Amino acid sequence: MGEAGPGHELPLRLFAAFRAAVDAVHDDLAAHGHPDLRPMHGFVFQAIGTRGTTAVELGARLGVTKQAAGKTIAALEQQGYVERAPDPRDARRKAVRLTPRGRDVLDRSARTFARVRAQWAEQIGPDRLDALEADLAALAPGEAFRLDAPGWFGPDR
Amino acid sequence: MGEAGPGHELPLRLFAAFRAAVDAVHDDLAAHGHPDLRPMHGFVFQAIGTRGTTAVELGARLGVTKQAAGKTIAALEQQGYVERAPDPRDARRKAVRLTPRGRDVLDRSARTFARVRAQWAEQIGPDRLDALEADLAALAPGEAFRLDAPGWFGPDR
DNA sequence: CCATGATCGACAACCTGGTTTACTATATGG
DNA sequence: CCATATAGTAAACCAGGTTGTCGATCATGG
Repeated sequence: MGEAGPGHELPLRLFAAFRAAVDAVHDDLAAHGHPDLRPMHGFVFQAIGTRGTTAVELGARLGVTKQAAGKTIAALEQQGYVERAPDPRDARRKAVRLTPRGRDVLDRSARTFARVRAQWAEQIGPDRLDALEADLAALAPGEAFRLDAPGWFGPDR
Repeated sequence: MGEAGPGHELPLRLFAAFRAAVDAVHDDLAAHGHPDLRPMHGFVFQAIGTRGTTAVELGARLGVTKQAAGKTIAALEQQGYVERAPDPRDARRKAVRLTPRGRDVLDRSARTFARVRAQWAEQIGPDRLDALEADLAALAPGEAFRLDAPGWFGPDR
């Protein structure tokens, strides 16, 4: 018990599991018409969501400046994942919404994450998986929907 | 039970816990003479280790090209974290070793990770924490010491 | 009703950490 | 002894961040 081993093993295992799930998603995406998406883009698509957003709001969600968010939006628009339309109620704003192609990414991601979860439940048992999730929630409370990984990683702050 | 919620919640919780541990380490480092280190550098220092390395080997461990590893080494040398010496047995090689300042980063990181682990054990109980670690090892087997996060994140492959 | 200030999106210049391509110097094996 | 492989370096480029600036458009208090 408590065979702690080197202290960094647990964090690395947390990261490895996260990464395994994300890799499963991107393997599926690459095999179905979205070969150029990187792990980082997962956060971006989640942050845009089915309801759409704006550059400022996206920047806040991703933890980056609005300029960086604007560049990301322009790139995704170029690739046909999002479209921009003027906001009729505020001429300064431009609404950013997922195209059908963009929504396909979100749908596929959700399905693959669910598939991974089911597979994990098979491997360690649903009860253990629920316990794992509950314990994680206790250790990093409330932070479930923080999507600001792009700003967290990366050189600047 | 098994209230799965949206499928991406579990991966995000894994990442949030990983991030909480890494943030604790970098808060401590920033407070003790290493304010400019980013989360990414943690992987670099682990990959160099107390035994030293070379540019090619470091690149392999981090999952980047030897050129990128060389740039990273040059930057860390500039900041006094590593030093380079010619390898007497192979004039092509340059041995890269941590300076005392670099070893301080490794030592502090290990201590803080251990402290975080102890705190987590208090919060959910040592038995639950051991179970969590064992389950994670089952879900992402063998991948405990993969340090190639820099290459995994980031634009190119 | 309008002047002032806040907000949204864009542009430019720059930084960091990647990549590819190309090169030199040194080992190594047939 | 030479052909090939390997270690490190360098140049040009790219992606995704940053700051600073700006024009256009709200929103508000006098």
